[in-house]
Amino acid sequence: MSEAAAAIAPGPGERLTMAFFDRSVHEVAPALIGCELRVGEAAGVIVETEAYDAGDPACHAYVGRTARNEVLFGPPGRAYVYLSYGIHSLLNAVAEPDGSAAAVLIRALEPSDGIELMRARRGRAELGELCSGPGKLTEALGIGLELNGADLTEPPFELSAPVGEWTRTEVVSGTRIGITKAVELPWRYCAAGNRHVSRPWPAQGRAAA
DNA sequence: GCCAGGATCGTCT
DNA sequence: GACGATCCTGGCG
Repeated sequence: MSEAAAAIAPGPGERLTMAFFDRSVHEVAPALIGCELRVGEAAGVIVETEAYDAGDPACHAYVGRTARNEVLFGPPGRAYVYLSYGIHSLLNAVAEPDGSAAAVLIRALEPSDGIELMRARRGRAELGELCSGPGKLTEALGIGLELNGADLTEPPFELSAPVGEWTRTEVVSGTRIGITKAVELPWRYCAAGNRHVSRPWPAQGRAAA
């Protein structure tokens, strides 16, 4: 394949680059499923994401450019981190070219490394309680507001393409969670049958095709 | 096991 | 002055 195509779709275990994010958020969101996100010693495989684009009433960028959502309008591959309900930091990956506001919310990970560190940070022992939610995984990985605007392709982040079984993971889509606007849009993606998603799939029984 | 309610604060009206 | 891309706890069955 061409060099450009290789950058968009890196081989198993290879680091993701800015080119990976420099396309439609609706391509990036499902493509992130199975990728490993690492911050220092803690790491997990992405098993649930949601897409938000500029024409979407539920997207922070929908109201136009403000001090808070500035990062969304910037170059792809950056982290957009913001505070939700005054308590939780939520992590998004900015997608689409510079000037176009879109991002992928990382909703859940399956812990893969640094489990004990995550348990200590979370104050919980159960594996399924470490990263099964957008606010949980940022706490487990130690991601805070200070990382807003940071480059996801550079330290402290390390984002790599799926390996092993994850390269064959089936991605299913459904409606998004926890929002009050545009709830009907089917822009939530997750690894079929995964036990670490933030909430059971609405139609778990017929998710597999 | 399920559900209702509270915590907590930056951002925008 | 109200609200939100959430999480946890306690109460009840």
